[in-house]
Amino acid sequence: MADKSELFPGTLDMLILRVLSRGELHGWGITNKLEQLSKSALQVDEGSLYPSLYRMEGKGWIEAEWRMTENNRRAKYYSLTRAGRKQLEHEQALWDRMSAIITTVMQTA
Amino acid sequence: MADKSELFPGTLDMLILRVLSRGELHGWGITNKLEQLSKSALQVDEGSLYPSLYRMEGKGWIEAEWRMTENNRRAKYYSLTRAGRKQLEHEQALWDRMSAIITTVMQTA
DNA sequence: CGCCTGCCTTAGATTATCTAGGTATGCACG
DNA sequence: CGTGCATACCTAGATAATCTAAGGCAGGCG
Repeated sequence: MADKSELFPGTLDMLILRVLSRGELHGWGITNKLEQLSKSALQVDEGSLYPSLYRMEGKGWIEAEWRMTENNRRAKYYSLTRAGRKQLEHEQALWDRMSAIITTVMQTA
Repeated sequence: MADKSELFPGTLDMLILRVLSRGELHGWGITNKLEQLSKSALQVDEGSLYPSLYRMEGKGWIEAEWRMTENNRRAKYYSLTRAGRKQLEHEQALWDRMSAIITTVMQTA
C-alpha cells in the first residue's frame, strides 16, 4: 500500500540493463543509481533486484565478477554481454511502442 | 513467445476502467474496443480479462448487469461506479508519473 | 442438423515482485 | 575493544497478475 513508489512489473530488467549499459556496477550500486536517476521515484527492493540479476545472468544477458569497491568491500560487479545489449534494445523498443500505445488509448478511449 | 503483442502487467485494470468510463460494455466488447483503439496492438486474453473484471467488481470499482446485446445474446454489461472513477483517476495519474520517469531514466541512464 | 460466432467461466501453471528475514565485513567512535 | 552503522549480498515463502487451455451455452445461418 506504499503509495510512494512502486515499480511497474516487467520494467525492472530493462532498467537494470539500461544502467549497466553505461558501465559495470554491483547490485547495491544499481539500486542507488536508479534511485538517483529517478529522483527517488524508483526504489528497487533487494528482494526484486537480486533474483532479477540471477535470472539475467542465467540468460546470458549479464555477467558477474567479484571485486573490491572503493570502500574496500567485496562486491559482485555486473556488466552487459553482447546478448544483453541486444535484449536491451529489444526491451527498449517494446517499451517505447507499448507505452505510447497505452498513453494514446488512455487519452482517446 | 508471441512477439506480436503483450500487455504490460498492471495496466490491464486501468485500460478496462478507461474504456468503461465512456459507457458500459460487456467483456467481449471491452476486448474489441481495446483492440480497435490500439490498432490491434493490445490483445486482451479472456483468461486475463474476466479475472480482472471479477477482481474489480469485488473491489466495487465496477458493477455488472445481465442484458441482451444487439445480437440477441446474453451478456454481462459492466459500468464504472463512483469508486471506479476515483480509481481510474488514481491509476491514470500513477501511469503518467511512472511512465514519464521510466522513459526519462531510459534516455538518461 | 451442424457449424460458426458471440460470450462467459474457471482451474492450473508460470512468472514477477514483495516481505521479511538472514549473513558478513569495514569503519568510525567512544 | 566493543558497539553501531553503512555497505553489500542472499533467499524462502507469500502474493498477485497474467497466460494457457479447456469447456459451456445459445443464436443464426446454410
